[in-house]
Amino acid sequence: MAFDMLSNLSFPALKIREREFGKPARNEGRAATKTRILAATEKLFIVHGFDATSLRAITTEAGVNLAAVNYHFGSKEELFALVLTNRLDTLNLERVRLLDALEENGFDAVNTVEQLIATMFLPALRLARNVERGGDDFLKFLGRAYADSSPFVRNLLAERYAAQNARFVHAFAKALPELAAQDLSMRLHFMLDAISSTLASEDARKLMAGLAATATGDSAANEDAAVLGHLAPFLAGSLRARVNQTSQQEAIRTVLAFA
Amino acid sequence: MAFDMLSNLSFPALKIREREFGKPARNEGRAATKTRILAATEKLFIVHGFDATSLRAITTEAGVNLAAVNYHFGSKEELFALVLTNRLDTLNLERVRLLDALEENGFDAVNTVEQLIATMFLPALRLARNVERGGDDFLKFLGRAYADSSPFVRNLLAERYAAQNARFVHAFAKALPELAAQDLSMRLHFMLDAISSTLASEDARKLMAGLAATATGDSAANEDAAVLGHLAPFLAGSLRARVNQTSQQEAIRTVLAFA
DNA sequence: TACAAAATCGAACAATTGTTTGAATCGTTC
DNA sequence: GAACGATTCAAACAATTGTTCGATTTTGTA
Repeated sequence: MAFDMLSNLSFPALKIREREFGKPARNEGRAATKTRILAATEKLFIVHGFDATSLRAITTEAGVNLAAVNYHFGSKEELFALVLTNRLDTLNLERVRLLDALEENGFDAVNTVEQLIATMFLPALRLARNVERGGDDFLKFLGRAYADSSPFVRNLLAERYAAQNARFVHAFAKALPELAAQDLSMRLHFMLDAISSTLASEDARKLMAGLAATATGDSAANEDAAVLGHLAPFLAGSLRARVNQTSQQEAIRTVLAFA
Repeated sequence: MAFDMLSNLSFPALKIREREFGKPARNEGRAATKTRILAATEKLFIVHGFDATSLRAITTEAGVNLAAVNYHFGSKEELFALVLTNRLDTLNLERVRLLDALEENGFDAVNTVEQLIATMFLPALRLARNVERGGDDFLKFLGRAYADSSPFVRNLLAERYAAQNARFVHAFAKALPELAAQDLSMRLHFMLDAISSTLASEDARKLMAGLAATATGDSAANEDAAVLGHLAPFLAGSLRARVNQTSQQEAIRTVLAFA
């Protein structure tokens, strides 16, 4: 299966890891073939997704022979599984860690939803600031991964992170007891789809950079607070909106009358 | 270009059109090859999208020779352009027509946003009820089209419907003057991405059917009102949410403290 | 330095893609 | 019924895909 080699590599710190574990560590000259393939794969995946990224494009970008991919990683799917999980495992781990911490210390009574949203997105913002982990590209990568249409990527994410996702769904349900399960499911669905496709698009990320620039003072924490200050109320507003208010119903019926 | 033959066909009423215009009208026996190809294309596009739908899959589904596509439509792209625009032209026309009617008669003062949202989605709901136009499949089709990742589809939609989209952006901006252009752009972006990918997914549409079932009385108009009664307040809530409330900011900073 | 394992390389593989070709068939018109 | 254009068909085309093979080179170790 594709998961056989998932645990023995950490990218992009691959070369260091090999040295740590006293692995063969041959081929120390310049960047090792494996590392360069992984970097090229990530770069091209961000732009084109899984299906549209060919092994020839990857090996050309990496300056490496075509056969190297199958030699080092077994198959295209195993290569991409490695690239995806190395990014997303750390992200989801950090998310759940934050959720644990907040559940232990108790949520803010009136702003639980905002806090849950912050919990989901803060880890991504922080990783996006870590240059070693790809900097800005991390958000693009995240968007691509969750928006990718290939069955392989969708199944990988759904199966591997099902437990973590369920934790958050459960937490939101507890924070919004007045919302029918039906409506909550729809709204969370909306919210996550929106985030993914937005992160993947270029202009939306520039917009987020603009939000970060409105921070008072320019510490990293202030920037995160600024972005979440725009994002969380917006999303929380959608989750909390009341359904079927009579004045709204009347307004909608006016539109129906014209159609 | 792909648009050469866009104007001379109307699907699915193709056979009738040919007769109307006194076209050759040969090959009247059974369903004409063209019509069957168009139907098969639409069916497979809904499930697999543009890239993953091969001409061989289409011609097999249609029970037609492989070469028929290039003979009747010129190329794969021209075929899909025809399928896409025949659906979306009518939709966008109806949307703008509704918008015109409401702008002329004046919006509800306090619920303009809800009305604008209803204006955007009501035409889709109505077309989805028209069995001749594909019934339920129309919503799947719509979701696929706007979520498709292929450059061809994205460019087609962006270029062809740029003017209509701008009309709605402008209307929302007028209805939400207190919202910075930056925030409005982000929120509309979110909203539309969310709608598309939600329509494309199977479970979300079952959910909408569930909402429709909550209607009092079961006329078509009541069902539309029920769906919009859940959808519009939810989306309006997200568009209207206030940014940077101090209590929310405090709650978010609590989360930052744990990270 | 010599040996063996690891890694790289060019080349070819089989499968799939959209498209084109030229002959065979069908339907209409004279 | 002959002739002509429109349509259908099987077959092949060229390009691209992921993968595999065998020979060659590189590398660490004895």
